[in-house]
This record gives sequence, C-alpha cells and structure tokens, in this order.
Amino acid sequence: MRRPPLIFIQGPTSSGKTDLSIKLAQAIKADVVNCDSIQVYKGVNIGTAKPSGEELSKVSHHLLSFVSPPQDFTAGQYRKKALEVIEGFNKSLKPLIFVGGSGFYFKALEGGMFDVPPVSEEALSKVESIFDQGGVAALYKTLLGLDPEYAKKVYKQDGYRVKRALELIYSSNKTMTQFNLEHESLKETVRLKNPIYKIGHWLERKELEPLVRQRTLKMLDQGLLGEVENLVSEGLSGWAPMRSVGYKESQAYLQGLCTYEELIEEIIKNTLRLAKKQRTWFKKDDQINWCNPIEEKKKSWRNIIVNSELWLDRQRADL
RNA sequence: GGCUCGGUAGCUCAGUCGGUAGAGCAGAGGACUGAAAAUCCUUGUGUCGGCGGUUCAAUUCCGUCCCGAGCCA
Repeated sequence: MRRPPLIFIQGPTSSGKTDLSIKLAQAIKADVVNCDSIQVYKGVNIGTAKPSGEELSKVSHHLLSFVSPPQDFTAGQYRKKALEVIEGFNKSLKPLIFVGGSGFYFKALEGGMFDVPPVSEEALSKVESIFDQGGVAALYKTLLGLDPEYAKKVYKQDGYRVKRALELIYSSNKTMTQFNLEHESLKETVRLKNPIYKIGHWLERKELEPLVRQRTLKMLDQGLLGEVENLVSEGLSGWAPMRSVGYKESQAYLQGLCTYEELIEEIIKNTLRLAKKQRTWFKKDDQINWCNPIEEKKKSWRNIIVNSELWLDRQRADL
C-alpha cells in the first residue's frame, strides 16, 4: 500500500518551527499539518503564534483552528483526525509536514491510542463520590486495590491520572494494565506505517530566552490582551486553551491581579518552563535529527531542506 | 556628621541563647494513553558584607570599616 511520506518538525515554542515548515513545504511541495494541542482551537490566534495569513496563503494547512468554542479536544481525537488527513494523500503521495510542540500528540499519532469507550456518567459520579469522601488519597487507595500494577507507576498525588484510571475501570471493566497489554500486542498494527523523517529544534534556555522575550512583546503588541478580553466577554474564561501560557496570565492581568511588567515576566517565565517540558519530551526520541534552529535559519534552512529532499528521494526509490 | 534598623542560596526572608545553616519562589532533572501549553514527582554548600578581637570554637558576642533604608542635625 502506498503511503505519503511524513516529515515531523518538533521542538520548543519560539524556536522557529513555523518558519521552517513554510519554507520546507514550499521547497518540497508539501502540505503542513498542525501538531500543536492549542493551535487546533479556533479564536486563539495571537497567543498561540499561529502562522500568519500570509504564511497560510503560501501553503495548505490542516488541523489548524478547527475546534470551535466551547468544545474541548483530546489526543485521541487528534489521532483520528490526523489519520484521516494522511489517508487523503494516499493517492497523490504528496509529503506532509507535521509541525508542533505537543509531544503527547506526536506520540498518539505515531503509536496510537487505546480504543476506549467514552466514560459513563455512572463511572464519573462513582469516582467523584470517592473523591468527596477521602480526596486523592482515597482514590489512590481504591486504584491500588483494583489495578496495583498501574497504581505503582502513577504518582499518588497525581489526581488527574488516578481519576482517569478509575473512570476507565468503572465504565469499561478494564484496567489500564489490561489496556496496556492489549495495546502492546496490537502495537505493530496500530503503529503509523508511513515513512517518517524527524527534525528537532534544540536550543538551550540561554539561546531561547531572547527569542521568547521578543515573541512575548510582539504578541502583546499585536493585541493579545484584546483577544483574551473578547474571549472572556463571550464567557469562555474556563475554556481549555484559556488555561494555556499567555492566556491565563493575560486573564490575571485583566482582573487586576498583576502589573503590566509582571504580566510580561510571567508569560516569559511560563513559556520557558513550557519549553523545558517540551525538551524533556522530545529528548527521549532517538530518531530525531537535531539542529540548532538559530544557525540553520541564518542559512535559510538550506541544510535541512537538502537533507529532507535526499530523504524523500530515497523513499521514492524504495517504492 | 549623630542615632536606629538591616546586609544569610539567583530573589524574598527565617535561624543559630557560640559547635560553619533552612523555607518559599526561581532554576535543574524526570514521569506521563483522551485537560498534555494540562497534571504530578525529585532536587537546597552558600567566603551567613570586609577586616580585626575574645574563645578550644564566631555566621552568631565585641570593635571597626563598607553598603542600603529610615530618623535627627
């Protein structure tokens, strides 16, 4: 079966992924697919540093700005949508460039997700009542009884994961450990079979900080606060993307909880923290071809474009 | 110029009735299958402002100098 080749551009925020994706897409005649967990949402544009109108007019983009408020979106849904996009190119074999900083979404895309039915109301309220009685400790104790193997892997304070594991047990009668085992046996069938070439942007904090500062000031200049104000006035202050970096700090500022100077420093700090978590995520993947984006951009991404073209030629020769 | 209060981790500060120190934040490292830009875990040696003195022992007491804040001239 013919499958389009995929190029992944991964790395921390502010490292120039969008710029590279546009230049590379133009050079190799590819489409771009967003792999950023917040850029999928409609209406959050400035704070997520989406590609500009001009950039969008040059290259076709997918999975960008398509989830309307107040809907939420998940990694599982992303996987499904992304597979649909990829399938759409099975005939033309046009290469696709997946760009983003969401390690979990990349993982979901490549390795697949458990096939889980939606959590029942009953399960939700059951978990909720345990929580009301004894908090996270009680939830963890319950999980320890029902799925000790998974319980050992989870931090007992991690209420989010403990809850989720119990919800699955109560609504599907299957434990995380069982889901994991099943997935392990199906791993090869579920795994994405397209050829993949991974490009990673690697920057140390010191190199990234000035870029983050510059971008933060630019976002504010472009009207980030106005964007947030509009969303808040539409009653969306609790919407998932409104909790992300840039948006939650802006909300705090608009509520008078900090000064403008503090707003700037908070956004920079939290963006750098996000970048660090992104680094931790991508670091583990030994298939990534790392580059220093500051150096590569100075050379108009020439090395990267050439290497990508060579890789594509090899894929085509193999067919 | 005189008096008072400060000077301890990158920052804000606590503390040692004399036995060379510890919190919060920041930072660093990490986990992670449907909120993931989320959620959670681990991690604290620094001439205790400088120089002298007393003492077995000084960051702690004494003297002096430097720096900052305030008050009085």
